[in-house]
Amino acid sequence: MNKINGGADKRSQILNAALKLFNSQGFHGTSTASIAKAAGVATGTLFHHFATKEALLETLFLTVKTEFADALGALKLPDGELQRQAKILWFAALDWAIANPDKQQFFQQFSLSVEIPLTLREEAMQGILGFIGTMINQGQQQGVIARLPLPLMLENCHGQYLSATRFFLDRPELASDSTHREASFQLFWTAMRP
Amino acid sequence: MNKINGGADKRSQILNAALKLFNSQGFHGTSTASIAKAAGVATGTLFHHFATKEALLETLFLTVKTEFADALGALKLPDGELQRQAKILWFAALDWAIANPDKQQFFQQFSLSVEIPLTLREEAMQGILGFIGTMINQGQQQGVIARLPLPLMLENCHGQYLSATRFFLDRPELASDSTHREASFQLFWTAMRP
Amino acid sequence: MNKINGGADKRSQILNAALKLFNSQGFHGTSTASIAKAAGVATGTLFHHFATKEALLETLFLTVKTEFADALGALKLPDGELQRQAKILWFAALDWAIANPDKQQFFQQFSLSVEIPLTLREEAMQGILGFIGTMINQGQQQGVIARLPLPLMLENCHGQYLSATRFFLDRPELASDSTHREASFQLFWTAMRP
Amino acid sequence: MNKINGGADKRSQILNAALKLFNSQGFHGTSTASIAKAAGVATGTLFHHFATKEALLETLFLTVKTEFADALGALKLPDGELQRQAKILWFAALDWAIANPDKQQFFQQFSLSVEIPLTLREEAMQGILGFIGTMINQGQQQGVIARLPLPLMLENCHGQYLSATRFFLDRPELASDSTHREASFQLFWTAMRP
DNA sequence: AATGAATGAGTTTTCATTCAT
DNA sequence: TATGAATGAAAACTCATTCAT
Repeated sequence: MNKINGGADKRSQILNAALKLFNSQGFHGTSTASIAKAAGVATGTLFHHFATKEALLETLFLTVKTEFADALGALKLPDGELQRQAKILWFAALDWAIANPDKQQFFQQFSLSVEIPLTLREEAMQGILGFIGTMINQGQQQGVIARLPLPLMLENCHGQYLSATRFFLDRPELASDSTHREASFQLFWTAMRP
Repeated sequence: MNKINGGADKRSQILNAALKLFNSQGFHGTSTASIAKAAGVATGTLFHHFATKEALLETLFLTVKTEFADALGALKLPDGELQRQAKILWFAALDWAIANPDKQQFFQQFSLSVEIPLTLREEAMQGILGFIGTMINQGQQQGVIARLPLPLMLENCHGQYLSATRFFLDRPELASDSTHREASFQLFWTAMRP
Repeated sequence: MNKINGGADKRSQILNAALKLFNSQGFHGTSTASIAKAAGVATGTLFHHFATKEALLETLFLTVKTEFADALGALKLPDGELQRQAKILWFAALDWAIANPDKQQFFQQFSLSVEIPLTLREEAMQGILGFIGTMINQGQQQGVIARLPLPLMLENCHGQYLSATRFFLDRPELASDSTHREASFQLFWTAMRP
Repeated sequence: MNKINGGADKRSQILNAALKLFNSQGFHGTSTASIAKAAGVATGTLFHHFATKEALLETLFLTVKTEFADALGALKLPDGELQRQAKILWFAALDWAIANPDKQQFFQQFSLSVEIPLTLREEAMQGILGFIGTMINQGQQQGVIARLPLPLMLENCHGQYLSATRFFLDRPELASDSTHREASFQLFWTAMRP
């Protein structure tokens, strides 16, 4: 029966409501009652699906992370020049963020926050940055990327991505402006030049 | 009486305790009672010095911001090459972060957080990044910095600084390793190259 | 189908699970959900068989009481000396308690508890102690039992039984030690001596 | 200021209210809100004085136990016949129960209940029955008490006391009837006769 | 200025019970 | 008969804030 209403079952209604409220009011600033209300379910229903408020947050984090990873994982990167591959990746990540502003904002808030257990955060970083690490290594062997300490470069990539998406999230009207888009990639890529 | 003991009066004891607790448990995760306890004062005392918990947070934010700005403002930048000036500035900022890990972590958590009223955050950004803006302008006229949109570059500078300090805060043993220090500046500076 | 498997139908599975959980966690401390889980049925099933949680408790109480009464009622008491009859009865009651520790513990907890409606409790006492009352009367006429107020003696018998079973339930290894068994009867019987 | 109103400070008002409500509705059946209301304080006040509802129960238990022990401990037992000493003790205990029906009923409910941690219960038993143990030992050496296993006798004494007080609590009009009072002691003492 | 007992609205969570399947 | 997702009232407990001392 529920299948009729587009898959928006109570569980995902709760996740959606939580995503928006956590973004606008923070984790502790959002009451479970308000999440349930926004999701259009009873308070008990929330706890039927998620053992605790923390568990809800973690599920949300994992869901968003997985969606993002899947979006990038589905990409077909052409053989050839590393810079072209990196550009495709960068724009794909940027476009995902622009297309999913709520999820991106959630990431901005929680990917570095104390609210998420350290292990979860590190796992997420690993999953996403692991791939970047391989690219950097290749680039260094090809001589197109500076030979700087890898962990520092990874943290830098993460920071660049966060600041670029922050920029576009705050100015949605520039999201499709090619000057700014190109500039964001240039900053990212040039930083690693030898 | 208290004035004798080097300024460790109850007010600053409260600020110090709040700094550490907000860092480790977040704003909402920290109760005023626990701050008072950690500060070694009665709960009522906290409210003698700060009208509300929010006011305490804002005072803390402004205090930390001012300290940081003062540290950089006191710097004597030599005439000459812009890159040299930028490097001095970068290392000064890095060293302040390393010397004040609690304050820097506080900044990491709250400079982008919903907990701090937007106006306060923007004001802080202005104060710190305004100066950088002038430097970038100069660099562009001299042809040593790429002519990319300024707001994007500022956001990028902020992001670079946050990721660099995050890196060194997580690895205090590298704080005085010159390879890593130089590398962090290289990433920052190279990004803006034409 | 289930009728084949020796009466272990869902209804009695629920009663069995409730017995153990009420014993270990008390009535209010045990949730209907946990009873259903322990019984291996769905939460809804519990309410098919028992209108409310209270009704389940009362059914359990009556079931246990009936089993106990039946066990003693089936006894064939020999004619002759009252003390011999009393001893047979005492040991039978003791043995029932030892053979059914869960049910006995349930009795310990609920035969005096507020959770069970007063009328039910009194009814149960009546059923069990009524018989004892007759014996005491006989004994008094024969001059082998002291002529003390009957209600006090009945309460005393009940108390003696409870403390004796408590003793053996806490020390199962003594359940078949004849010294202790005899001693328990001696305390019980001697108390009523003229 | 509070000293004026007879020492009924908020903390003891809460203890008094809890005593009555736990008696009539059981531990789990009594909400902390109702205790606070009955005590005439705010809900927060209850938790200011007692960390948890369990802690309140334990404090109450210890308080009542201590009062009882003090009442008996203050007794001056005359030298001489053991039975006379026992009688004085028995009546003192009985009178305390009659004079403090709420506290005694509380004891009836909780001295054997799962709600009170085992260690606390055992400690309480030790404190009260330890003294009885010594008396029984003496009596056995003098040949006036049967040589039955001590633990069984102690459990029996406890049971006798509980049933006697239950009897008088249910029938306050008999509390000063000397026939019943004497009978209760006779049952208690005779039980242990050789 | 400093204290800490007191407050009560608000929080997370539990749970007996219902009902569509 | 059996299921288990859904409910919402009620529970224990927290906490920013006040105020008499």
